[in-house]
Amino acid sequence: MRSIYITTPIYYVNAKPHIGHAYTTIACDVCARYCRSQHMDVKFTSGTDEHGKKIEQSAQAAGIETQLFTDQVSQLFRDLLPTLNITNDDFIRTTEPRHKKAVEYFWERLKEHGYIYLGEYSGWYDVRNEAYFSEEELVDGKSPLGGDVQRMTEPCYFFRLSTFGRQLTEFYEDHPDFILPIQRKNEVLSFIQQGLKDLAISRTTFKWGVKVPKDPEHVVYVWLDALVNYLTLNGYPENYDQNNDIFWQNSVHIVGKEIARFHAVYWPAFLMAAGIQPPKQVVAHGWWLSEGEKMSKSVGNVQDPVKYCKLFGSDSLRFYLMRELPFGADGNFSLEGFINRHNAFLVNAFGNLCHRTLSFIKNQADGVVTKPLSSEYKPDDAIYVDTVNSALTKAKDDIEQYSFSKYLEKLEYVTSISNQYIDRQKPWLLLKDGNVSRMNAVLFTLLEQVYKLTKYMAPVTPIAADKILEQMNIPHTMAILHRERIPERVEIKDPEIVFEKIDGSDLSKFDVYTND
RNA sequence: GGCGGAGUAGCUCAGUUGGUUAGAGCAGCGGAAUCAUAAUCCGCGUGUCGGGGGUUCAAGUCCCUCCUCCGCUACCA
Repeated sequence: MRSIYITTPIYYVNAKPHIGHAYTTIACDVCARYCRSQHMDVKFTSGTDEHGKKIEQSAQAAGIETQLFTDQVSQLFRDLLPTLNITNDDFIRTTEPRHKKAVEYFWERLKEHGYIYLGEYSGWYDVRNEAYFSEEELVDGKSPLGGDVQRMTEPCYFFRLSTFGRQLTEFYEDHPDFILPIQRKNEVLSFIQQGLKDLAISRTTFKWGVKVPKDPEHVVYVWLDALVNYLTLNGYPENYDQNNDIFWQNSVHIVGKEIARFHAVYWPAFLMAAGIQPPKQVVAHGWWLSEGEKMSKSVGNVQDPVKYCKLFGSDSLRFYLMRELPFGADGNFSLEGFINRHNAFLVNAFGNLCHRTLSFIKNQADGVVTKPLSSEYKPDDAIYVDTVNSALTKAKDDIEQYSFSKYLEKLEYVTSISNQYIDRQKPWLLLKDGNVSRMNAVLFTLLEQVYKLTKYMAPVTPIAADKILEQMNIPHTMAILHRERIPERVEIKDPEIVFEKIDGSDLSKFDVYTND
């Protein structure tokens, strides 16, 4: 059995979840559900990243104890998962003991292998804003934030990243699909070609983090801390043997493009230093704009995924996010576009196709279709079936390359040609002419294609797909993608509408923005 | 500044190694049909393919140049 380990990034708890978080998480869930339907052994995880100076400051600003602050925000991310109908197997917080232990152990392996040394970090320190800046960032001798700066030097542990340029470059050559899409790979390669410098991996200017083993004045750099979560989730370090970790050998990190570098450069280097193989793949997606502009709290255009789920259902949000964003590129999230896609495809095309098919069988064929004799088939049936199969095969290629939008385009095409098939065959005329056996052949052919289509929709719109498969009354054990035939006799249940039309004539009546 | 990506119908985008009248979806207009959530099906696009120049029998597709937008260019994540 093939295995796969799918991870969301662990989300930083200094702000509420927004559409971007929902997108990444849903993309992972769609992959997980698809892989399970392919009979793969899937491990799928998410979590929160809770250390660092920003969190310490945010907690102070909120006037509460840091741990309590992270508890509260982490819970928001945890609560988002059932709202989005996410099927993760585990949820990790970097403040958990199991994780701290993993980070400490990981650190000691890097040290033991000679990749950590104590040095000095020096830079221009803006005292008022408590931040370091490089020479190039200074503006007229002051920090970009306007504060006076002074030269400061502090002790700091470094990771010998500079020694990994060649290894990393070779790794990318040997694993051409390590980072997707290709444009991110180019960025990563050019980053390395500029020459890698050693990386400061400890801090002494704040306390909220994992303490460096044997030197508690230092806390571990948050990225080193955070990235190790992917190992913690697999039981690292106790009795850990990567050769027996089938999930790690097939690990896929799905991340936003802004953190591609951490996952594609630092993380493989850390792992190589620790004697562990890099993950199998890093998939970096683009960003969402909100109504054409960058999402920003101050602009007040941050859209709330929870509100979308409550108003329109998680299936619709999942569909819109997966369909609208071209793989790797940025996309625009708009309420109007959301309603358009919902109505045009989920209601009018797909929902109606399912409903008209089932209703016809229920009302005009006593709710039963049976496998027809081969003499009842006509050439048009085979053309239709072949076209469906060909499109679905292409769709599989798309989703296996994480091109969710193209995947759904193929399913939209299958929906369209199914509606066309009905209109060509006109089963209502066959009934009128008393040609019941030919009508049964048409309905059987149609039902089988709609059944397949619904199963392919299931990773994206699981609630609706379950309802439709239930209405088809086809045993659930057959609801897997590789089984593409329906039983020889199907007696359907009462059809019900699964997607309701949204009245988009007055957008102002929908409250979809984050309030605070 | 350096490296990379993008600029094609109202909107979102496809357009392989240059080759017939530049395509799809959505929106819009007209018609048909009536099994279905007035859903569906059919028909309808005179687009300076960012500007200019060049190579070629032939360029959205190659070369040069210019314009615009975006990403990356390490110690906030």
